[in-house]
Amino acid sequence: MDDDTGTIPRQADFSAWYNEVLWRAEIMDVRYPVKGLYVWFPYGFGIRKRVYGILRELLDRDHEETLFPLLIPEHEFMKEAEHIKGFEDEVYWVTHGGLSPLDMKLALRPTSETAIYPMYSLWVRSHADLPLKLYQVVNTFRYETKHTRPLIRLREITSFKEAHTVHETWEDAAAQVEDAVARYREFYDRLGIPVLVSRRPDWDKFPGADYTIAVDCVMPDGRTLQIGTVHHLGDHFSRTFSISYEDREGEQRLAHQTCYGISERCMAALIAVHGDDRGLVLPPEVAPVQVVVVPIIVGKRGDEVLEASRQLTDDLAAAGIRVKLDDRDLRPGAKYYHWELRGVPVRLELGPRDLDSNVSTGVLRTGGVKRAVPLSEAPRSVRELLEEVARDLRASADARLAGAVASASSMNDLAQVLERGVAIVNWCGGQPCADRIEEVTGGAVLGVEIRSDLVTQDEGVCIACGKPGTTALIGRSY
RNA sequence: GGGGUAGUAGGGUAGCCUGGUCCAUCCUAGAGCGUUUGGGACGCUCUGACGGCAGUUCGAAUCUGCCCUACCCCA
Repeated sequence: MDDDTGTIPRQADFSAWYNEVLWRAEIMDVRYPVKGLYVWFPYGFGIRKRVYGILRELLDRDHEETLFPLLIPEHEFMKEAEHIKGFEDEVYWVTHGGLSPLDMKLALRPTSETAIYPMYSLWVRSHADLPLKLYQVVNTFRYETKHTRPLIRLREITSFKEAHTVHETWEDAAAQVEDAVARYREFYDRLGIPVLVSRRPDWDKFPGADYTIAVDCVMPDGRTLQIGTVHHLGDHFSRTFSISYEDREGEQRLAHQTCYGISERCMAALIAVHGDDRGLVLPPEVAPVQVVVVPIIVGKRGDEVLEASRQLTDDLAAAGIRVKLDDRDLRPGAKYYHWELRGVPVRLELGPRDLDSNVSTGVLRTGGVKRAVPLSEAPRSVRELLEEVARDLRASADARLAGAVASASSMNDLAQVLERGVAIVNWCGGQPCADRIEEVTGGAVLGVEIRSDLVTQDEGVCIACGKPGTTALIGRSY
């Protein structure tokens, strides 16, 4: 498991790089003997824990966390026609209890609407109960037949954060959608991951939704990854599940709902967007180890160096910094590669030469010149270095996204742009044109009403049919 | 959905076509001892595998069938 030597594939060979980094940086073990199910290594889980900590923190402002069952009875699951159609091919069913067939089949939730809403029907009685804003972080199951990929296309999504809200009016729900989008932006901002937000075309919206706003990021190979969705459910589900409230006039009214979710794809984005040819690069806020101290033990002064390294480590730990002393019996170079692969933001080297000038040599995972960190005020100095890493990493991610987005005015242009990123085009909004775009260029319409500094919304002729159109985002997606 | 390639120790590979000479081999890892340490150290000793199930055969990593798993290409 601790296979450290040798180089990893260049990030330009994204698929090979991704698989190798997941394994070598101890994010996931993909050897579990069932297709599409993977095991979290403790190190990967430590990152996950902190990433979801941020998400919880953002939602806990005005949501409450809850937990619903994994199993959904068939009759509830089958209530909403559109919803069923969207999921029927990918649901796992529990059909037996021991050897006896069950009278009522139970679905392993592919998502939890039909588990939650029957209870919402009981809980929501009056306008005073609204808005209701709950979320849960659970595992969900989908029988994926296509190519599964760790963190990206799974049969068990182990980390689905889903929120489900109930409101009085359609407009209230629409406002909640905007609020959720803002929250997700904030989340990805904290991770230094620049995103593109857009409204999905109708044929691509959540089954049973009025509309879907999606958050995408761009992977190093130029393909997009959907890393968050927000759905306005209108009254589709409240009608089906009888979620109604008594308004101020004493009338029974159907509630309006939203739901929105982020899965462990956010981890794939984190790894892919910031990673480089040496492996992971982690934002300090989510790095399980923020600083590694590497003693440079030479000759007779070994004990002295080790003692100073321990002191430095203790000082940083006392200041609340997640620090690790690497006193293994290895060459320093081997340790550098080890921790670089794992994305540790700051490395502090401490050898006899440093000791003589009462400093430690600081190296940032994002590059740049080495820094002298005074031992007497190491915590303050290291905090600054950590902030610098966070800034660097965000700036280079922003620059990479900017480089990946370009507009296209002809099908030829479009095909070229799609080879290395995403394209901005004008599109009439018709599905036949979207189909033609996909057929000719391999890119799909991701969405319209794009919210990004990189994109200005305007009018123009549809790239496919020449009729009036508006700005749309085209990409090849995972 | 269609096609292709592959699965051999913790990781990476050779062997397979042409069954026996292979309790296989090398790199790496893990355990132990010693020497080492400013960008992937070295020596010695030890540990450890032929994806699963069935079949063919005196004999299977090797041939046959099914299954599982992984990766790549196309839709």
